[in-house]
Amino acid sequence: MRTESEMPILRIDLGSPTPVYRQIIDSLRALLVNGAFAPGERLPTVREMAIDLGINHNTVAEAYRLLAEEGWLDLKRHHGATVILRPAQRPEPARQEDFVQRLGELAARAIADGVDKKEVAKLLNALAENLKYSKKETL
Amino acid sequence: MRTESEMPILRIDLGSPTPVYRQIIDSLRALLVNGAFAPGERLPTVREMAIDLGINHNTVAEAYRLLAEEGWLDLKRHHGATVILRPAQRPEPARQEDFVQRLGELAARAIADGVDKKEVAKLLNALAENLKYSKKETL
DNA sequence: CCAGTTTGTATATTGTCTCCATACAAATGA
DNA sequence: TCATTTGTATGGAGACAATATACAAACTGG
Repeated sequence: MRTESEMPILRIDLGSPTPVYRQIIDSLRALLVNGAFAPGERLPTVREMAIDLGINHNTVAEAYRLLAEEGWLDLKRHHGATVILRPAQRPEPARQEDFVQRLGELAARAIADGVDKKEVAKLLNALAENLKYSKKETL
Repeated sequence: MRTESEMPILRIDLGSPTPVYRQIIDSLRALLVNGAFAPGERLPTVREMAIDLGINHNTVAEAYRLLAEEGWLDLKRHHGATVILRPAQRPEPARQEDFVQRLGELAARAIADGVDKKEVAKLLNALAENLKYSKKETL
């Protein structure tokens, strides 16, 4: 198949307080965790992605570099960014506490912005359900 | 009662990429949404809070100012920051989409950091449960 | 009523960060 | 071979975060 890219893989928001290269990292990491890319598959080149997003290619390169540091990508010159099988991380309890904290803050902001509490609860449950039925290892 | 502050109300992480004043906003907003403060109650002064956190008082002031803009606080000089009853916001659909996006990214990062998917799901459900049984209006 | 203290605010400065333009180096492939 | 395609390195402009310092106004104890 492959209807070859009409739409950018991800969307970024210039004018957000969170820097663009971090938005790219966060979006791509989510896709990677969800197994949107098979190991061995290649991401768009830094320049392709940059043009898609309307930004400088160095910004994309920075994102790829950090994702490579996290163990998601293999970056060899002229071979693009190749998705690799990532070894499971050793669970640190601090990470979990951090998640709980940020999760609370995120939900609070949604509620503060007018999203109904029940709606937020529903969305949380929906994601939880997705996780339960996802493959054991998409890392 | 009032065992008058042995511990800061909130904890911040210098060295985090997210700026301190934003950490303060996020933490306080979460507390406010959860009804940790009654309307009319006063937050610590900017200087008290600043000393607690080991930062400059202007940084705290900036956080209070933005929270006041969001409608959480009434800032009159020499009266401290008074928590006020905040009118419910008109729900914008964009806010909800944004929440879903960020929620997915947050969960992905936790999983990437080694937190078990089932554990993440459990934490999501736990928060959802809390929301269901919380007061209809803590805003 | 007064003087000192306590409060939030305003201003200027310093250092860091983000993003970019530009140039570079190395592998590809026609 | 040699032009193109790749990721990388470097330097700089502008924005941003956090601070030090000074200010203005209301409270407080006498």
